[in-house]
Amino acid sequence: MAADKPTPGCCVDFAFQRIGGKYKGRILWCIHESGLQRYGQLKKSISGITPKMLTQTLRELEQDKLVHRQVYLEVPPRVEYTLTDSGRKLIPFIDYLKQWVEELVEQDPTVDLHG
Amino acid sequence: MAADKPTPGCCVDFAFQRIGGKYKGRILWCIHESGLQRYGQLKKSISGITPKMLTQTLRELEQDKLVHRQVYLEVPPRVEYTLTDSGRKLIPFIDYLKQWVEELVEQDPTVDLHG
DNA sequence: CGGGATCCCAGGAGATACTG
DNA sequence: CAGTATCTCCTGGGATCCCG
Repeated sequence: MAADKPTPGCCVDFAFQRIGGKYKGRILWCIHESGLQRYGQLKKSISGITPKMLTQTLRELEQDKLVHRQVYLEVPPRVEYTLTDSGRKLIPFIDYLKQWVEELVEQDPTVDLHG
Repeated sequence: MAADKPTPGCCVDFAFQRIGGKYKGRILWCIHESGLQRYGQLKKSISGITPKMLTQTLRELEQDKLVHRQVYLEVPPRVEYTLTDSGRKLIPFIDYLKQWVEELVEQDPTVDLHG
């Protein structure tokens, strides 16, 4: 038990660096929930995302070991993205966030989700 | 029962807009956990934040009704920030995130929290 | 199909100085 | 003590075109 515990603020900061990007939450959620795991499907279901951003964000998620990238050597090429164990552990928390927003909307239907 | 349910992706996106800022998580956590509610105390305990960013972020949190700002008309001036009900509901989730990072560090002590 | 390369810009964030 | 006001810089992210 060598390691001294990191400070809470530090952890919160770190967590947001990992999942705070513009699309990271949505991508993780999308891979998990809809079972859409292929690049093209993700692109279609995440409205507004450009191929560059999708690729770039997936690469970051892969480096951070939240997402696993499986390439199948076929023609036409096929690539599938799945959550790692670590990534899967984030799902309950994204789910919590989602419920939080749904509550907000119920209590005040005037909130603009796209503002 | 008029409102149709917003899409999940939409909610996740919205949630991250509200809490995804560079310091929002840390500020919420700090107000909650350490009981540090005054501007100067927050500034001291959130390392690296500038007065501009602290003020600006607190204002956004106030507008989004996650934080309540109480001004006391005294000399010297005193202002206290507290979590609203809505803001308080985010604490479990930030806590969850914090634990997620602590687990990461335990499993791989080489991760650089400040990278 | 699943990307990569390049160019470009708004606005997020820092540094510094000042104020009621 | 609790902020404001500028000024500036950097980079996250968009648009567009191209590739194996």
